[in-house]
Amino acid sequence: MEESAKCEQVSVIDELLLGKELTKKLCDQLSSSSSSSSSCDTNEVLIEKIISTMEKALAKVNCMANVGENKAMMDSHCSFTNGSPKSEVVEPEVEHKHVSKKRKTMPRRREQVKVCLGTEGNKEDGYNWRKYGQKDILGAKFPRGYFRCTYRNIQGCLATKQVQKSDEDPMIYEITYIGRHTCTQAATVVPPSKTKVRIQENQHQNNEKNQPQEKIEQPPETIFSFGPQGEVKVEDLDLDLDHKHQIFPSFCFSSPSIGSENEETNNIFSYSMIENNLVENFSPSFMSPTTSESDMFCHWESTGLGQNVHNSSSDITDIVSTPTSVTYSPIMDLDFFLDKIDFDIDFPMNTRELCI
DNA sequence: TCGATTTGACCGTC
DNA sequence: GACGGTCAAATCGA
Repeated sequence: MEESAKCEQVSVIDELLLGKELTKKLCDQLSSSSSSSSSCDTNEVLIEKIISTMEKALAKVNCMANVGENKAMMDSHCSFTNGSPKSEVVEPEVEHKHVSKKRKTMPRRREQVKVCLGTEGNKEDGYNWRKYGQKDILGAKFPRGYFRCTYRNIQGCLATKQVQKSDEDPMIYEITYIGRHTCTQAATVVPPSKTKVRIQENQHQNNEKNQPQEKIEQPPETIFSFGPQGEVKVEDLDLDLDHKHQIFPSFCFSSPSIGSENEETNNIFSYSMIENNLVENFSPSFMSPTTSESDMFCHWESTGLGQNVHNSSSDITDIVSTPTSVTYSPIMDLDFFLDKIDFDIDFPMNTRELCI
């Protein structure tokens, strides 16, 4: 078991190193022939390869995460009967003697992101969500929708999210994720690898009452519009220390060179990629808590093809300067991971509008 | 008929 | 007591 995990770990690193090589290659190509139209196809191919490589690596991490997570779940107080989880996954410190309407005081982690997307959200991030409530919030123009994982009852997945239309820009939804997916979706959801397309207003309205049963062959391409500086705001709003910074513990990308004058087009992100891979995989519950209280952002400007991945080693250093003391993880030793991979890649040109 | 959504009520936290 | 999160009965739609 440990041996295979090690093997997987090396495999993931190989994939990422390949990605790095390809990115460098692309980098060289861009700087040498930025105006050449013939190189555009090659660039796209390279980008596709890079994305593919990253996805493979992430998929492997995902797989390993699930193995680890399942183990963690088995080790914890979550009990199963006849192969299916109890309808209520009991937190170690919280005993539910009976089903109560009371708000659960489970430790929760929140990822608050601003998402410019076309739906309020049932499947736009690749997961199946079921709306279970809506509430008018004081001071907010629009009501907040409450969603939970469709597989909550079946698989005991406690992931929930809150979706609220932004007061400033009704096109923007502020989505707060609470908890992680423990259902099979977490393993099967594959981030889209194609170009992200900005969802327009009419589409938005069409999807306003997006039904979960709606058939979507591929998760709709969605776009992140991050915070004011383009950051994915990872906020531990009421998270206890044990769960702080389990989100993006050390896998951060930065794009400080990008201005924010055009936030909606600049700060876009492969939503599914974060949600399904980075967030899900790099925030395992069994990871030991980090010691840092400082903010950690994941800056990754992308149009979905991973363009504009501007990551200098100094950026990484700046962001990951706080100890990311992942002491042990069944997934991988992230310190080791970062030792092997140095993202000293500088794109010579702004490619953020590529292929939109 | 079944599953998803709506909505009023309940309850914990501040 | 106000507010926010959740529950569950009622309702809706396929």
